[in-house]
Amino acid sequence: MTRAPGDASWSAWQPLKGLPALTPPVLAETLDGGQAFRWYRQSDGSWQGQWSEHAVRVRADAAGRLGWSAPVGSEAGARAAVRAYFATSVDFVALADALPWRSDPHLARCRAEFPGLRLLRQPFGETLLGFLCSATKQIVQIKQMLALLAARHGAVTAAATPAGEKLHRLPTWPEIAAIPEAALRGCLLGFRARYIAETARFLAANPGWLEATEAAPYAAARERLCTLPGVGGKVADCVLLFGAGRLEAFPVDVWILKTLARRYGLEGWKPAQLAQFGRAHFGPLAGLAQQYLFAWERRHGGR
DNA sequence: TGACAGGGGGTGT
DNA sequence: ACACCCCCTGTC
Repeated sequence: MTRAPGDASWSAWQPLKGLPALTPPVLAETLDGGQAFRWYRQSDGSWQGQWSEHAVRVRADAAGRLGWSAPVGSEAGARAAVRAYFATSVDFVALADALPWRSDPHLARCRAEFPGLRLLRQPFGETLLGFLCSATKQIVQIKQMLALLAARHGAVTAAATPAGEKLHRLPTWPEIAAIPEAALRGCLLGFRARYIAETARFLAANPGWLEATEAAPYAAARERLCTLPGVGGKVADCVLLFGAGRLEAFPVDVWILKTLARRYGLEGWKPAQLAQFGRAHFGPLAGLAQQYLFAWERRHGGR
């Protein structure tokens, strides 16, 4: 049994079956490109990430085949959790092929540049928390907020490594409801602290609301999310796309706004109009198209 | 090494 | 259209 390099408390690498080969840049874009905010690149080139009570390392070998490792003792639970998180039962290569790239030259080159790009299936509540933090913040800052929330207010997970490193999960919504708003502000949340505190109080007063929202049809779920303080159409679509597998969700942020204006001749369109355009032009998998456009714009930035 | 200005993947009024 | 917050980044 070979151990993960550099840390004897992590399990041997195990193949992550069901995924296509991914290049390191596509893996990086998937894990750290704005869908999720709790993945960190390790010195050995692997990625360490957390969700719910799980902590996992992921890497691609020279051929692009993915492997995962978990703290020793947590492998049994991690195996199913990894499969669910990476949505291994969903064939994103086939879905990308079903996008209208044959009649859309820009989408065609986005698809060609990020082969195998995937959408993650993150825990719904944690995804909501992450995107409540996202307003006018870049990825690095969102990651910092969530890291502080976890370190100060999240339970130590059973997956904590005996090597000295304590791993904290994010606080749950009931736990957040008990945190004074001032303490939230101490986690660099700024004006987002009030949104998060109020959302936590609302969820505490409405048991089952989050679960019902996750299970509702797309349009109804989006409307429900938009009733939460700090959640507009963009955040709602991110939560549904990255935290509920709703591939018809089409988040319109300033990057997508610029892309659609510049590459699709839609200057002057408002975000709500563009969201409608996206769903009409890209179809029921619009969210996957959005992820490709987004990845392209991040890499090429307006050139 | 430190100070400073500019800007930031959005929402609510 | 502008406030909300305040950290990060680049630059001098």
